[in-house]
Amino acid sequence: LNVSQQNACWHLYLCKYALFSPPQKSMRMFPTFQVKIFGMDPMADYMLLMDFLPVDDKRYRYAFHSSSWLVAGKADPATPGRVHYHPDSPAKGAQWMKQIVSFDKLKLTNNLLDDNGHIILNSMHRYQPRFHVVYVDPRKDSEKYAEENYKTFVFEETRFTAVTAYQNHRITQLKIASNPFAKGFRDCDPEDWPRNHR
Amino acid sequence: LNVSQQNACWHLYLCKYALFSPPQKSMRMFPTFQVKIFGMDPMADYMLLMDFLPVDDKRYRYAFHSSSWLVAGKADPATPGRVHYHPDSPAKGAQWMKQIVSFDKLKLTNNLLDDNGHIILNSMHRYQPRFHVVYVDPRKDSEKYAEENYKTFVFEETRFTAVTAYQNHRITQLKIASNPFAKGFRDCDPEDWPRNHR
DNA sequence: CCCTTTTCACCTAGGTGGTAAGAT
DNA sequence: ATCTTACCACCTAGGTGAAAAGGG
Repeated sequence: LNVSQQNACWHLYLCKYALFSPPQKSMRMFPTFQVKIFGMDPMADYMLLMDFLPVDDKRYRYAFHSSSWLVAGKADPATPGRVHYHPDSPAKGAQWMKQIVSFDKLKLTNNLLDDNGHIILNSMHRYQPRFHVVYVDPRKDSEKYAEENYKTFVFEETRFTAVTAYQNHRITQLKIASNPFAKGFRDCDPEDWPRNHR
Repeated sequence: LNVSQQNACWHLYLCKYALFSPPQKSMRMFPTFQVKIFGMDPMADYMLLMDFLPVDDKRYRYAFHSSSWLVAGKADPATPGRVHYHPDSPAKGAQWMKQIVSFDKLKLTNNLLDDNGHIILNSMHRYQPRFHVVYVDPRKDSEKYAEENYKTFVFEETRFTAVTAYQNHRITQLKIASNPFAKGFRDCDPEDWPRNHR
């Protein structure tokens, strides 16, 4: 079993990944976490899921003058460690491998009381997304094999800082340029973006 | 195994169940075919599907002055007999029985060249929707039991005439009043509709 | 002062019937 | 004359960042 992460632009982002109470009580991840999977048994069932680990025990703040993140103290109490199952789970290996798997329904929130099953994060903290593949073992005593039926993949380039508002104007512009839902804020052709924002 | 059809207003409809070429090459069924299912094995897998049979070998036309459908000759050549699988298929009996099953993704077209897998019908012809339940037999020689693993349910009240344009103003008004996507054509509160259109 | 929440206009994406033009 | 198609405004439903207001 092998997995490659498909989104090349992660390192550019300090993400507005968090937030809000009703009506907008959560946000999708953007860019979306996407993987290409190899080596599954085409006929077997698998569950695909993601979770998020704190990268460290720190809280951060953004230093505007130096355009960098600084440690601002100890982390806030950890949020509930929820898990997001890909909504197509369970599905056959053949189905998962057929095309890139996209976690575009995954939503993040900072609302500790969230009851929609969204991933809860602390703003101004750093997180490492993790991707898990669970083989659905048809044997009756499958609990015994839980360990070997479970594989975890970590792509360090997908680490990010959760925020409730963007701290860096270039990130804002990059999101506006690349997220179709933010098209209303574009002031030029997104094709030209890498050139005229260098 | 037992099934009840959940939509009470079928008999009122001569349906604009058909048509068009791109960009609008098909239409949903409205009202949606919905069923409540009883008596499945909660732990077994089932596929749910629908198809449409011609009610007779006739073509119809609408007589405006008498507000009724008249036979207008022999049926056109039959369209490809396609099938629509409920997109949640396969799923466990417990899942299907938990709530009303709604075929709201089913789409109809009159385009014989349709390559989206939509149901193809002849306009001005009458059809009988059918609902099928297929038990996914885990036995290796399951083909042998195909017959007994397959149940069909027919609700005669769901018969309709496919059209490309409504032939009756009261049908148009009823659709406008009851379909949320037609709200733009309402000229009064839909709650008042049964009263002020009697 | 720094961060969070609310509300908003503006998008994406797609399902309606009206209407006028097209086809037979 | 009758039916079909193309295009349209107008909805549903929901995802954006901006800006202003709120909170410690």
